[in-house]
Amino acid sequence: MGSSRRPVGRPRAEQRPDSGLSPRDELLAAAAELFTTRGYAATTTRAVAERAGMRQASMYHYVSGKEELLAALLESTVTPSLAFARQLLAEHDAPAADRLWDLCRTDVELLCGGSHNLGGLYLLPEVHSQRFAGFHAVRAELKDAYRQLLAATEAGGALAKSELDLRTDLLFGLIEGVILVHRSDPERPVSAFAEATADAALRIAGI
Amino acid sequence: MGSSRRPVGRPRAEQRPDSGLSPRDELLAAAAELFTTRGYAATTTRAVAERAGMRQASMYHYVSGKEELLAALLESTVTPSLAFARQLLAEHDAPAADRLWDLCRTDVELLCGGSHNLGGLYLLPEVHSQRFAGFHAVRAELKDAYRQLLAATEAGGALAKSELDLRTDLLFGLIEGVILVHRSDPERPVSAFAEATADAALRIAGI
DNA sequence: ATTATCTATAGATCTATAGATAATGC
DNA sequence: ATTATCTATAGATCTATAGATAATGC
Repeated sequence: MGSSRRPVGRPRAEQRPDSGLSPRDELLAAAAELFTTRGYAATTTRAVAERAGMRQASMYHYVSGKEELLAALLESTVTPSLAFARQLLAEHDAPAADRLWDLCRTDVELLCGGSHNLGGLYLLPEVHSQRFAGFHAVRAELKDAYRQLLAATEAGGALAKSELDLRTDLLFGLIEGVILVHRSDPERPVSAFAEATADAALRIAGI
Repeated sequence: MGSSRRPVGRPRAEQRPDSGLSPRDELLAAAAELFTTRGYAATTTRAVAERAGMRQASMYHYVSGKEELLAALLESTVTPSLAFARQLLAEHDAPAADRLWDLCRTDVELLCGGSHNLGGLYLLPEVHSQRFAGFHAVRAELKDAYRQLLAATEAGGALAKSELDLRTDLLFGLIEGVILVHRSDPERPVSAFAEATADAALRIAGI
């Protein structure tokens, strides 16, 4: 035992060492890299498939097309943040400012942390399209968690609605914009950077 | 006099009221809007030409292709900032922190001010390509002006080189990232927003 | 029999050129 | 004659499907 059997199905045209990922995950990883570096529209299905080690047509065995890949990647960037945000919202005893700081720090780590610059996907213009409504929904929920935590702080409680909206936009924009800074020097250690950004974010939000 | 003669050359297939812009500028304006909203690769030469009021092939009378349009637009976003930065660098008498604040504010106004969201071009992945070396050169010069002004401040003068680089990245990243905030609410009055961002930028840079 | 892949390709683009055309200028 | 535009299209893609093929499973 231990000797891995050859898998079912016709062998691939070009064999490669086993990455450990499922074919679908290999496609997602390939798409993540190509979409963020070259852009979504500029990336062909052939480029994605070939980088994942299969021929262009074989991709359609796993996904319906490029669009499904982008949709899946986008949601995968928000889902962990959102889970953490929900958890923080429920911790009524802890000071809101501390929880907001924690959310900022964690978000920066998640956005800048992954092996590929997944956060960079947010910058693609195509993402605004209505076709990614699922992503927009979870992202809106995350932004609302920022708003709620901000409103629960001492400084935030005193704000009028329009003022609270502006602060939320600034805060959320700074966190998402951090990708640009990360991009300019991807070697920088993420964890200290995330804490510094969380500090800055709270200062910008007036806390 | 006063009655405008018909222009030389075959008339356009679809006539439109005179915009006052030259055909090349109409192409640039059309490209600016389409590139920022749909992305560069997703925008076809037909879409640009048609929006500028001419047929696809006629575009080639004015530009060599899409690439020239993006290159021209990119440089046009940095050139005014750079001119202002050079001027500030020469004003040795004014405090460096004040000059840096001024540069930040002006940059935000320029990035968010124009009729189309030209600053959004920075976010396109294609822009990283070496083909836009001209843009990268002027952008690097602008970033260096930020670095010089930062180093000339009281707080900045004490920094080690690596620390100065980090602060410069943060500062410059925040300014460019402001486009994301602007995008989330384009109706917000730019001038107060620019001042608030300049305040925040200097705080982030540790001044 | 089932599965994962392959090769081949139809149909739909999109770019950039060739060559025609409809104006003014002289 | 010069100019700005047009129409038409060759050549180069790119996507998504059809159908063949080479494995394992039973």
